[in-house]
Amino acid sequence: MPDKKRPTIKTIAEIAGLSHVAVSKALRDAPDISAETKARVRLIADETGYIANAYARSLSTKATNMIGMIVPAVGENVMYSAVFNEMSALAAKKGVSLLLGCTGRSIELEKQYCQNMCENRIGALIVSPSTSEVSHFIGICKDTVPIIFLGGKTGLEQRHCLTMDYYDSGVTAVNYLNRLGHRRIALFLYHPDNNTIRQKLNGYRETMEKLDLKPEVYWEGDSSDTYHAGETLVNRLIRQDSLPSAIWCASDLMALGVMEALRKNKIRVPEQVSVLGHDDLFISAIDSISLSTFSTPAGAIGRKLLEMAEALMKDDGQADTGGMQEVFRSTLTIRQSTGPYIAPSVPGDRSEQDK
Amino acid sequence: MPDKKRPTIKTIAEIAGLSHVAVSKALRDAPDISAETKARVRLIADETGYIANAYARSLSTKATNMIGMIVPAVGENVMYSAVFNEMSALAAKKGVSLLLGCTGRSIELEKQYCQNMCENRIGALIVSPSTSEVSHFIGICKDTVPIIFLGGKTGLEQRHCLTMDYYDSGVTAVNYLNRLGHRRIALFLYHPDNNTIRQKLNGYRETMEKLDLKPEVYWEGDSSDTYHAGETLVNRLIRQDSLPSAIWCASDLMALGVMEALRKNKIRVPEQVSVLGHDDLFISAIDSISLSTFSTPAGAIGRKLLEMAEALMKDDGQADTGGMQEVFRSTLTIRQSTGPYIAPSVPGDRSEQDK
DNA sequence: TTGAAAGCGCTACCAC
DNA sequence: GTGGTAGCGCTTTCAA
Repeated sequence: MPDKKRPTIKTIAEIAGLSHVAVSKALRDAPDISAETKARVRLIADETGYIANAYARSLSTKATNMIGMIVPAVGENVMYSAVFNEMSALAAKKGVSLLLGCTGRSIELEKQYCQNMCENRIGALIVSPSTSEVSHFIGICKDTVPIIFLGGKTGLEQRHCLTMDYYDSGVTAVNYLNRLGHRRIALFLYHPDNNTIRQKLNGYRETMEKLDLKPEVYWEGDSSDTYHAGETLVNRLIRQDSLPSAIWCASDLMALGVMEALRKNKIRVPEQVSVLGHDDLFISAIDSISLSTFSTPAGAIGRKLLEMAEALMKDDGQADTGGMQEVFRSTLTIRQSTGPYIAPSVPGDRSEQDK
Repeated sequence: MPDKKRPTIKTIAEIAGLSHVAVSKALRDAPDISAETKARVRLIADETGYIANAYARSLSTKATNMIGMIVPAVGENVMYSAVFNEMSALAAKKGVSLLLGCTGRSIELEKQYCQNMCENRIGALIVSPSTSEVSHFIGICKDTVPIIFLGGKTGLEQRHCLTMDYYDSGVTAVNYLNRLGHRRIALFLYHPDNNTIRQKLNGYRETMEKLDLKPEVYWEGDSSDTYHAGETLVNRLIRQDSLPSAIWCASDLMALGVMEALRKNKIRVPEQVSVLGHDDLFISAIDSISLSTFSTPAGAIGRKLLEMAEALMKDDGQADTGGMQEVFRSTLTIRQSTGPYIAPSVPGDRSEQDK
């Protein structure tokens, strides 16, 4: 209980010889208070170290300036960090505070956070659920706290949501590699076979077929160790002497495994095999790796999320015209791991135009 | 304003035919309410979707269940994420909510967050300041909100703090490498020459001297691109034909640059040169990198921070016996990039005991 | 231009 | 066991 000796508007009122109401008005710059009174009040407020009590204010106005966010985790290899960084700064400037909770994919914690945040009267909740089962969130928030669902576990069936279009990544990946002259373009995937993976697969497959190319899809390992999965697949294909000229990996980590396996086998990237990733880990940008990949527009997502949350907070759930749904696409980031197709055993063709 | 139609204790009281006071007590499991009344009240609360209003409660009790945390950023390559993940889950279970703010090292934002959080009556503030200038935090929090300073910008001059002992890292690094038989152990540093770097340097230098070894310290580049700094230093030392047998780098990224440069020069790690890092990036654990390094005990730090914050919240700033100060050490994580010293040009000595 | 009264949802205190 | 009263710090409404 640190609220030990904070001055209140009454403290200020007493010093200024005014009523607490006048002080309240003065501090909020109400039009019906004289300039000099305002100045005097503000001076005293500064001197006494007055800080408004948001609880009392919210109780009275029924407004809130808090937004909750629940995600599996922030940290390495997870895009929520970048999204949060962006939201945080923007929100602060508007006087909005962000409550953040990391669940580690525990449903129990999801409930707990949701409950705690609702008790703190958040104006909106942004949640990236662990599973597609989200009834506990809805049950707690009822129709008093609007929820924005984030990420691939849920889709457009949720009233307010922001999702990624990985189908588009598939289309873009194939078209890009094909434009470089590649015809054997493989797709490396890992389990589990979820929404996200499925979208990439569909985008890839349909585009390959549209281009009259034969899809080559390889599954290996699971999400806990995609690096090894990538290595394993490359080694297997080398043994079978059927290495494609381009490989698109569902994750950067998998692509790193692929590049490492190729390197160990003295196969040059991108001259002999082009490698394309997905996620844009910070390590991927390092010179000696320089992995072409798909980047998530985290900044834009953060800005949009905040915008949606603010709209819903103000909206009172009334004027709300049928839900807010946003779909973002990853953008292709071209580095040194992809290059034009160079037919094998055609010596002299060393035009290394890594366009 | 989403607080549209939340039931309050009065709503429940009306339905139950009780006073709102009785309901309040029943929900808090007060001893002077009959079991059946409690059951009935709780049932109605569930049915109506009652959720307590933390604002009203705090206003009345003057207690708070919110902790604020201000850090430069969460995300890849930053330890705050792991610390926050840990704190978040623990706090949730105790009904404590965490406000998080990322400053991007902007002083303006630091002030803004601090102000917003104090308005929200946090019980304690944990802050990792951008610079050693922290008077704005103290000015806003006064002596009503206890502050725990985190990280290397501030030291034990702050009443409550949690810092890292990088001097110890230096001692451990040198002793470890020396025990492997290395005598030429170099230290690679980058600018700026701050607290953190200085601690590593001192620990390194003093231990080297204690062992009668000659310190070899190389500075290069700055914190924005330590990877290249590492590459540059290796290439320079190779040109000068004075590569040491062991290199300790102030960051993992720098060590990755070192390893890459060594690889390009066909110098084997760890047989010819042992490389030791600092930070334990997630990429460092990958098989093909397998960098020996120092890991930050993020989980333990998170737990301790929460414990400190809770103690300070309850403490009312009274019983407070002279500040809480904690110092953590990084732990040595041994992987494949370090090995016993092998004297050069002694053929046949291929005993690759990567102990 | 200023202020008195009422109330936001909850809890503490004391009387019944 | 139960409930009335008062008050937390602030805003809103309306009267002065």
